[in-house]
Amino acid sequence: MLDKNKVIVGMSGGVDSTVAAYQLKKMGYEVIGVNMRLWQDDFLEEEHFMKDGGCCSLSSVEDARRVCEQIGIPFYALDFKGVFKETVVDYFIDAYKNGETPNPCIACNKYVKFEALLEKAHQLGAYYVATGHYAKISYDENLARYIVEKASAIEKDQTYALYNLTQEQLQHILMPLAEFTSKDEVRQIAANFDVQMSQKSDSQEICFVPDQDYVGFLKRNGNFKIEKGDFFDTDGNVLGKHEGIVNYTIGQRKGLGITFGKPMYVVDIDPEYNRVVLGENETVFKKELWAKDVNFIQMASIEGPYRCEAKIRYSAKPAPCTIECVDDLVHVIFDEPQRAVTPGQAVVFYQGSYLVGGGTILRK
RNA sequence: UGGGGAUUCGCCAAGCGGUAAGGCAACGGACUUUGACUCCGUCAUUCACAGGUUCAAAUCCUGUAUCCCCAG
Repeated sequence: MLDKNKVIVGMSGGVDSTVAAYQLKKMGYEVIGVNMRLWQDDFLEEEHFMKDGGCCSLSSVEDARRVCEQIGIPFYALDFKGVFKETVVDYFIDAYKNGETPNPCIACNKYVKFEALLEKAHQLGAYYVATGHYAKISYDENLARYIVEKASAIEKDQTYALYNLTQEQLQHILMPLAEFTSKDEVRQIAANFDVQMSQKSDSQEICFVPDQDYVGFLKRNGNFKIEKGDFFDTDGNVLGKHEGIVNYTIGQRKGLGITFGKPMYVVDIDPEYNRVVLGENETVFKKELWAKDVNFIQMASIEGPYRCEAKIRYSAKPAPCTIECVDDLVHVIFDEPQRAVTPGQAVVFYQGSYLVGGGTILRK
C-alpha cells in the first residue's frame, strides 16, 4: 500500500531540488531525500562533478546530505549507475554513432528519474517521486488525464524535456517548483537556510560530461572509431575534410576548420557515407519534419490534422504548425520554415501553455 | 632562366605618397539543464626581404626570393 503522503525527492545537491524538498516538507509531506549516483568517470577530475545544477546535475552527495539534515529529512545515496548507463549513456553514444544529436536529459527523465527512481519510491512505500523541475502537473477532470503545463517561471520552463512521460508516471510525480515565478524566488528560499547553496550557479552542460568535451567522452566510452570524412556542399562537391561526424550537429557554424569567406553551417549529416554537408544559413531551414517515438500528454492520440505549436529545440520559440499521425510516426508541417531541424532532438508540441506531446526528430 | 603579372593577419581582401578597411576563421565572454544558433569583445606598430628617394612609403625607385601566365 503506497502512502500518498510520502514522497521521494531526487536531490542533486543543487538549489532547485533542495527547495523542492523543503517545500514538500513544509506542505506536510513525509519527505525522503535521495541522491542518485549516475555516473563515474575516472578520467575527469572530481572537481568537475562538484558543480551545481538543474535536473541533470551529478553534483555532490555531500551537499545533498547536508541540506537534508538542515531541512530535517532522511537522506540516502543510491546507486543508479546501471540503469543510467543502459538508458542514457548508451543511447547518447549510439545517437552520435548514427549521426544524430541526442538529448540525454529527456532519456534520463523518462527512464531514470521517473522510472527507476519512481520504482524505488514505490519500494519504499512512497506514492510520489518529486524533482526540482520547472513544470506544472495536474489532473484534468474533463480530459480525465494528467496534463503538463509550462512553469510560472517561464524562462526556466522545462516541459520540453518532459513530453515523454506517461499517464502512469505523471500520476506519481510532484514538481513543487511549478508555481514559482523566477529562479531568484527559489534562490531566496534556499538562502533562508543555506546561503552557500543558494548561490550555486545553474548547470548547463551534459551532467556526465562536465568538462564539455563530449567528443573526448565518446572516444573514451564509445567503443567505435571516429573516422574522418569529407565535407560536401549542397551540390555534392567536396569542400574539405571533416574530423568525424560526431563533431557536428545541424546548424553548427563554429569549429568546422574550414573557411569560405561567408559563414557556413552544417546542413546535413549522413552517417551511412560519413558525409557532412555544408551550406549557407538559408539552406539550414526546413518547413517540415517526421518524428518517431511519439508520446501525447493531453490525449491518447490525435486524429487527422491537428493545429498546435512546436519547439524543435529546448530554447526555441514555439512555432505554429500542423501535425498528423501517420502509422506510428508524426508528420509536422510548420507555417514558417524552422532553423536547424536536427535528427535525434525532440520536437515538442504545445497548445498555449499546455504540453501536448512530442517525439524524436528523424532524418528524413 | 626571354617577356608579362603578382607577393598586405591562418584564408579572402581594401588600400594607389600622409601615417594598415572589411569578411571568413580563431580566441575570450554573455546566453543556454543536450548539441547548436545568436550577441559582445579581442585579433597586422606592420604590408615577401634588403637598400634608396621623400618631412612622410604598403603605396615611388633598385636589387634578391617565391609564385603564376606566355614563349622555349
